[in-house]
Amino acid sequence: MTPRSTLRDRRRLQTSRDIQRAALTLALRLGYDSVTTEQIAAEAGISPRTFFNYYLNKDAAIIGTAPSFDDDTVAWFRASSGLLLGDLLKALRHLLCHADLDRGMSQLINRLLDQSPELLPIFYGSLKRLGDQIADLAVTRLGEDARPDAELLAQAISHALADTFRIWANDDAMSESSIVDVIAAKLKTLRGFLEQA
Amino acid sequence: MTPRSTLRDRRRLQTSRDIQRAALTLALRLGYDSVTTEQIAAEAGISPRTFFNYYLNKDAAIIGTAPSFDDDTVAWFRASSGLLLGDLLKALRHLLCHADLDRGMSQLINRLLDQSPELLPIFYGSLKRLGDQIADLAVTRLGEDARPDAELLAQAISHALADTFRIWANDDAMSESSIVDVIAAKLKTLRGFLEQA
DNA sequence: GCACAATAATGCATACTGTGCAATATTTGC
DNA sequence: GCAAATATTGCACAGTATGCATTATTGTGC
Repeated sequence: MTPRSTLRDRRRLQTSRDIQRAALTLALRLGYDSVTTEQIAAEAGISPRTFFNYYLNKDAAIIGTAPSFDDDTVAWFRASSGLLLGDLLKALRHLLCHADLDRGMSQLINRLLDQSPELLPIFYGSLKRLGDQIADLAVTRLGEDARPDAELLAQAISHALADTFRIWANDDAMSESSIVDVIAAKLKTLRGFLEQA
Repeated sequence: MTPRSTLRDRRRLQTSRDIQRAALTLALRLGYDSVTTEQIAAEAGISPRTFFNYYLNKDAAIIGTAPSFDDDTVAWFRASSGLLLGDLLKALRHLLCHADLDRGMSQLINRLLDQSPELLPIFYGSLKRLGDQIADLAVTRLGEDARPDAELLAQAISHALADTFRIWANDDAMSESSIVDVIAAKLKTLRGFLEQA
């Protein structure tokens, strides 16, 4: 996951972030629909064609590249014998800790989503991919038969994460490490609602 | 919600379904990416331009138009003093009962999603809109402050619905009315996982 | 029925998205 | 430095989606 620190890789990472930042700031200033990929490329200092070497489409540039669980975490999870939910949250903690979160970028995303709610599905599409990763993790312990249940749990966790992420982005006093704690609290609330089932 | 039965409205509904059916069958036969909006329009017997009068884009034509809660149901929900989750499920039951579900169409959608998983985000985008409706409903009882919690619950419900819908589509023996019962069972399982929180 | 208003369908022009491919430039490892 | 690997770019092109003007169809009041 952490990039081999060759120059090429560092530049690649830098360019992908330049593009995302350009896409976000332009969309905030001019409105997402009005911004063209050509403008974004110009702002990011690359050619229009190169834009599509980095992101499959305009949407993807807004969202950026989501982190994924590294092999060590997956291996640890498989081997652990703790409670499922607790271990999932621990894995999430690792993920977030290694993801070097950028609060500024997160704020831009949140502001853009406030301003252009039509982009929410794109955001939730990306969130779903994270949910799928969590579901995969859970399935390694529950077995393939339980995939639908694993997905339901994973969706709840990833949705709680999205909520919490928003809170974190807008509260400079909130530490990264408390994100998972807030997620746990939210899931507790959810459990309360489901108690009635 | 149910259309005034003027001829114009019936034709409109018919055409929108023709388009969706055309989009689904062509996508299943040729692959979603290979199918053009022009082909879909031809198959549905309308002009290419008219396609976009019915659906905002190609994606929307695949998913079709999701049902929404009618005013009566919303009013009933507001006034009811039952348990939140139970009442939400009751509202969902009304919705499904009035939605005249088309099992054949649902099967086509499920087969397409199996064949082209890259379409899943589109599907979940539409599911999110249903989730938002459920969240709105819940908020009328919990108050605006609890919206994040309401959304979390609503997402869980709508995800369970999507699961169940798939099961229902592929099982001719399963009745429409049992959909909500299966949803309730799935939420119970979720509660079990969250018990550990 | 008929005429007229409202609504829907269509054709056309046009801007933008996204891809394939070939050519050029940059980085890397030796 | 030099050759191989990789990245960037330009260009051509198919497809998406929108606005607008025109034509066709449906609904309404008489």
